Amino acid sequence: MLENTNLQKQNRLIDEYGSYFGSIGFQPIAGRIIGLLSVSDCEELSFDEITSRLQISKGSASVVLRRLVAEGRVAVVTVEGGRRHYYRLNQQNLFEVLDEFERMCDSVRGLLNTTIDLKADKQSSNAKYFYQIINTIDKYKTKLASMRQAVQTA
Amino acid sequence: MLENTNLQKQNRLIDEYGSYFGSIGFQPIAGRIIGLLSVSDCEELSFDEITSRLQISKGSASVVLRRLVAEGRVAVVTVEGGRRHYYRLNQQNLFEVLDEFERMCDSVRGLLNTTIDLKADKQSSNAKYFYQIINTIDKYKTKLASMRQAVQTA
DNA sequence: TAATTTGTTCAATCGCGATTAAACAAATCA
DNA sequence: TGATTTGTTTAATCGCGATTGAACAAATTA
Repeated sequence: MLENTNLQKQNRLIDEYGSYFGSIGFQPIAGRIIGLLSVSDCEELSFDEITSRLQISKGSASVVLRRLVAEGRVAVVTVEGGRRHYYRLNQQNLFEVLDEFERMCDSVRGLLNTTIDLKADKQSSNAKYFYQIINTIDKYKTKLASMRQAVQTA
Repeated sequence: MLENTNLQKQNRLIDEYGSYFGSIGFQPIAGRIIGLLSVSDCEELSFDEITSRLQISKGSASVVLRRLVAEGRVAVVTVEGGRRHYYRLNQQNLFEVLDEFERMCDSVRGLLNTTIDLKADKQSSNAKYFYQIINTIDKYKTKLASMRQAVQTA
């Protein structure tokens, strides 16, 4: 029988965070930590609460948390007088997913551009196709820039 | 001394294709095959030309090519009377990168939505932040749909 | 028919990042 | 001071997809 306590729902969701972040190049544990900090009703968790809830080693947690803090995704809160560290989700840039998209576009554009450069025949079928894609990407980038502003001020 | 023959430039570029496609979830070999078919001045290559140019086993090539063909990224050309298969890049959907972006948006939106559902306090700092992100994503999706049409007809 | 070419299948291996375990350091407590 | 808590470091291991190798199949040629 499939249990559905709130805790179990949270755990499943945390694993989904792990999968999603895994798919975009993070360590699964990094994704699960972000998931835990997102899902948890308590928004500041101690190192110990994180390792025990996620069942991960202190070593993993230490390394991954340092990285997340360095990237600005997670903030450390050192409570007055205590030696224990608390971690919370950093509420950052809402356009992160858009930034990621633009980076992808730039990568593709760069590859195609270099590819055409190396082509003996710039009128070949593939070369023409690549020109079209570059063109499309450029139009999107222009539009995205204005969209970004529009959404920001709306 | 760093050589820079055209062949070497092509090979480096092919490896970049491998890295890029690797970063978006493909096998590196799949990316290198796409790279070779993109970069090569000859736009139709035989199975044998692919394995020998990329220095990969026939097994890898067979499996990866089958997948690429199934996904519609590569087309098989069977030359009249010959038993040999030729492969060429399929010129498909120019909006592929955009589709990928929308899928990412949907994943994030889904995660955040479920996260809010599970929150005891929907007015918590994180919950409010998540609402904002969902809102931003929704605005983008609307705009992207019209942009897509605009670019398509332009 | 036998020999050759062309590709497929799949068990085994390889590579490499993710993860752990255990020793270690630093701060706090008693 | 010695004992405890809190984390850090890093060498080893683990897991798992990517890749290979070799046997196998199917079509072709001689």
